[in-house]
Amino acid sequence: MASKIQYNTRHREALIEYLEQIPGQHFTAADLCRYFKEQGRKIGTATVYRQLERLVEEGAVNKYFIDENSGACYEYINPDNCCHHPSCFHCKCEKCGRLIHLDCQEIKMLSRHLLDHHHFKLDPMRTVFYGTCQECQQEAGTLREES
Amino acid sequence: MASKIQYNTRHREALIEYLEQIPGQHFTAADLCRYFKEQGRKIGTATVYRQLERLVEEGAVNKYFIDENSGACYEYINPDNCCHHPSCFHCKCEKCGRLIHLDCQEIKMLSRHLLDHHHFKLDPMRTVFYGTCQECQQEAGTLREES
DNA sequence: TTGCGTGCAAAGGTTTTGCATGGCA
DNA sequence: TGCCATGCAAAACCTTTGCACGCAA
Repeated sequence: MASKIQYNTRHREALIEYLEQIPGQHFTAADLCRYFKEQGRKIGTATVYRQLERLVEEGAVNKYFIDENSGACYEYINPDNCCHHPSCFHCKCEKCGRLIHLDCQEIKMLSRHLLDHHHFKLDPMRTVFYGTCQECQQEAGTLREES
Repeated sequence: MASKIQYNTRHREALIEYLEQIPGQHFTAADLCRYFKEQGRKIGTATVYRQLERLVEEGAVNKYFIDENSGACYEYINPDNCCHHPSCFHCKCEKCGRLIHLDCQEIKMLSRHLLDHHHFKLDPMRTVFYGTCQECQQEAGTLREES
């Protein structure tokens, strides 16, 4: 699989160190660049993308396409907290953009069903359930429109 | 809402006529441009995007973000056949990239569970299930690696 | 005749790539 | 010392926008 030996550079460590502070939060590549620039530690755009790609491959970071106009969205997965077991999955609110973590056996039932009946092996880590969160449902119920 | 009076132009009709031939298939804006160019009927890129946007608003077309590198993915919804009911959803194989349509009641159970227990209103149209398709599972089982 | 639709080109944004240099192991 | 990682800039790509003209109603 991974035949290439990979190094741990300072940038990489700084990146991971920061990501560990914001588990579950979603961010774009541009966000990271901006953050490190503000911290006085400029990391090149290409480097950020390359490290993110690597982290996604390693499974430490998830990659989503949520906001159509602001590119890919990433999220660090806290290994102590979440997402290393198959009953964890993510819901993304289309209205407010909130990312909701759920830990629920129901997903395993769906997973099993997909495998048994449709021969599709679900990857709950990568899958994002889109929909509307509770608060946005309520808002939509009361106020019809905003602007 | 739609205060603007909208016209039915020849391009628009040609577009819809073509889309009606490929219900459930997914395509990109570039695909459409290419198709019409090959047919000797060139439609400008901007026009394709503008019409697609309109069709999405009208609910005749769904818009997805599946392939990270090839932009948004659209799909015409055959009102007689598929995808206007909540038991249709999509699976995307992470290995081969195949997009699989499923029409199955199981998704409704999950949908109901999410709403009842987690107050999250699932949007099956927008949600894409990532995982591994049958063939790619078999390949992974026999040959360990390819390259 | 009115005003939306279109084409073209340019601009906007995100992501990738090439290449010389820097840094890890 | 061998390779991988980085930075920079350029390129590639998708998508949107401005403007003059065409065309539907």
